[in-house]
Amino acid sequence: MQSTEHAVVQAARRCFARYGYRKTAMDDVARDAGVAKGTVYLYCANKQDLYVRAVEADLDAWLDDLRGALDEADRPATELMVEMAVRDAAFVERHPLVGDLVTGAADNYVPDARDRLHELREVGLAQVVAVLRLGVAQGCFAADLDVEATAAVLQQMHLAGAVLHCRGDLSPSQVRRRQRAAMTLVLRGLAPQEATT
Amino acid sequence: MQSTEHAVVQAARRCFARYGYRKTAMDDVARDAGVAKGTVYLYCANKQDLYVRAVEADLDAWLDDLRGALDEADRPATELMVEMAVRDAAFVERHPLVGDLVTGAADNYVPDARDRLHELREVGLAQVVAVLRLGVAQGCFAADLDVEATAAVLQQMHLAGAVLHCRGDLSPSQVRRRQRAAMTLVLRGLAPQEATT
Amino acid sequence: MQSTEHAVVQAARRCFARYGYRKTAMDDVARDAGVAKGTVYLYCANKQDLYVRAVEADLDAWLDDLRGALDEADRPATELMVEMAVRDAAFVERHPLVGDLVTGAADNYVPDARDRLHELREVGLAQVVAVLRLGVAQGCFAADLDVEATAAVLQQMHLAGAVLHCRGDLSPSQVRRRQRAAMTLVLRGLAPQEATT
Amino acid sequence: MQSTEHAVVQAARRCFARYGYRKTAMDDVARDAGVAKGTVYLYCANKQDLYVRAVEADLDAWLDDLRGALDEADRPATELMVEMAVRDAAFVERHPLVGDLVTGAADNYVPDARDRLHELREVGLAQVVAVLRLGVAQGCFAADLDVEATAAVLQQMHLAGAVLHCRGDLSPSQVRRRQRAAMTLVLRGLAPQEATT
DNA sequence: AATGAATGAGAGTTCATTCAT
DNA sequence: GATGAATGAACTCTCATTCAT
Repeated sequence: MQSTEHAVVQAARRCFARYGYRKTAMDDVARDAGVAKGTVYLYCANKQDLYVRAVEADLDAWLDDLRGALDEADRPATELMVEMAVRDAAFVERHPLVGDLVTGAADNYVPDARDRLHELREVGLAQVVAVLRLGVAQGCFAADLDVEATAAVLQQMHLAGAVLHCRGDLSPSQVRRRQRAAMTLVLRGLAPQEATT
Repeated sequence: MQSTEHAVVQAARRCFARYGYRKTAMDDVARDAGVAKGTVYLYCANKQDLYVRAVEADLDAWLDDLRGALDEADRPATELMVEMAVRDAAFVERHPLVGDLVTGAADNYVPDARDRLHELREVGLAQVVAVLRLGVAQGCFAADLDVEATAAVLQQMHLAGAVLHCRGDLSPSQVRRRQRAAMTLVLRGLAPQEATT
Repeated sequence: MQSTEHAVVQAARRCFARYGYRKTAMDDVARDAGVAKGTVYLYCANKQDLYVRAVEADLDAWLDDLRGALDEADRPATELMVEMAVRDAAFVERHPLVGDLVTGAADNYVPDARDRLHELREVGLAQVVAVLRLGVAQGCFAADLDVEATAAVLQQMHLAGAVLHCRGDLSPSQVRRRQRAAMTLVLRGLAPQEATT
Repeated sequence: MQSTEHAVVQAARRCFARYGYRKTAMDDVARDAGVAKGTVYLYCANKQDLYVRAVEADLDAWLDDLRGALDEADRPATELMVEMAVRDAAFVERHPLVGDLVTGAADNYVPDARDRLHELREVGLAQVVAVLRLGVAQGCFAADLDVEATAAVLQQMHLAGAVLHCRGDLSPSQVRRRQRAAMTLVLRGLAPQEATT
């Protein structure tokens, strides 16, 4: 069955998420997938390759998660923004690989795949850009936004808090409080300015 | 002489900053410090401990860097905010350990020292809290700010861009563009709101 | 069809010749033969066995190559000697397995098949012995030759140069020069001695 | 003590000689040297490097062995030739690495060090060239010898038989018989020719 | 007869840590 | 205090062989 490949990649997603790149041994992945060590190498060229595959799978899942929520284009962008932030945070808590991708940590682990990771980042970013554009069109975001750059900043913010939470450093209530603070800051910051700057 | 200890910690700061935690070998530190490998272990219990020491030293340097700039309390908080952001970014580019501390990457490397790292983060955060409080008192920031939570969010934003820059993924001009976008967002977001939310 | 077996052995000859015993993977043989890995094991017990089969096939081809040239028994043995040397060298350059057999390298790879390899060597040696005997009968080689032992020595010499050439260490012109030196040495050494020694 | 390095190289010589390059595990060398696996790597960069070191040590020992015997320049070159052949054969029986060097097998194991091995071969060859030159000067070898090429051929012959013996294929008496045949062939072949070619 | 996914022992190499000097 | 040789567990990756289909 071709589901062994799926099992290996799933195991890789779990292990890399739990232990991080360096502390994950190929043995761990094999054990988690319920196969022998050699079997893992039937489905990846090496550890770096396996990591990239895991990140890709995580990113796909992330995009699926977002697409469902953002498709209804008639909702106000501010609402979408909030929803996206909440979903991003929730997703990254359970899929830290996406966090590693966005924060750039992944580049450290897999220097050979920088270009591929860069592409993946662009894919993830497109979602945020879309919402920003929508908001500008709807008039609920400032017209003079640098949408690409702002999108990158927002993505960082959405994910950073969740990553910290994963790391076990913050209590859930602190995380929520920060997310609220971030949302307030962002929505006010995005809003059209009446008078000066 | 007790300056050997200083040399070891300085070497650790340099090595961890350049190569990251995992790729830094104790050999590297010893060589950089100009001492034998065994000597390093006279001044630290193990690699994790040495890393924490290096982070502490970096944090001290950071605080020194900030204090000089923020002491003049009569300047408007918005100005201080910008200055702090610029300084933070510049500092982190040359001292990635502070970035690892704030983003939580350090927690991954040194799980046993989580509490100590948490303390250090609090110390770093106090600076931002102070500026926010000042801005609220001056009336140039919104009165209803959750200062602690917002400070944490801002710190993340300041550092994230610089960290990415270090990772080599972004061109300097892209980094600057993002930083501008972030500053615009933040200053607008912090400003007192006239009417709505 | 039984030609699958033939295809496997042919593939083995090519692979072992190109990469050597150790660097040849059973995968390589299977791919070269255009069959699945498991199929290879239908026609050999294991890698060592396959290697012996390949050597046997190479030896057969070698004997065929020689027989055509040496059958005309009325030519002088010195001429046959030269022709044999030239043919041996040319053959081994393209079929290194024969070289491995004669130099004994094969014994290292396949310790379990020593006896079989020894038999194969004897078969190859018979050709040289025949030419030496003919030369003695014709009076163009010394009558006191130890034909068996001398044949072995000559075979080594014929092949050694070619093997080295395959290894890529020597330029073709150097190889030819050595072969000329060897032939001169041998023909003088085989000639009947007029007086002493 | 610096004799650990010596112990490691000695162990490498023994192991590579006994098991060959591929079948020798770094573990074997460590065990034979009575040190831990990691210790071996203090004295060599990797397995290939260790092999070259072992070959160099064997070659040094070989040259020492020869120098003692060949220094007395007033002996006839034919005598020296015989002595050298006997010594070479005896030496290679106990030090197969020299055999691997001369036959070119070593080049296969350590493709990265081809140039170094080529140098080593030249060093070994110089001995034979010297004896041939002496013989030509003394008039007991033919004046028209291509000394360099002939030296290479002779070296091959000296060692080939011994290598085969090591491989366990030949009985000692057969080896001696072949060596006698080779010597006869060589001495007759080297002798000045009265009349024809 | 033929397949090829799966296996798992074993290889080379690294590096944090120790300890006799 | 300072040294650096020695350690050995841990890691990534290979490949001959098997067996259910």
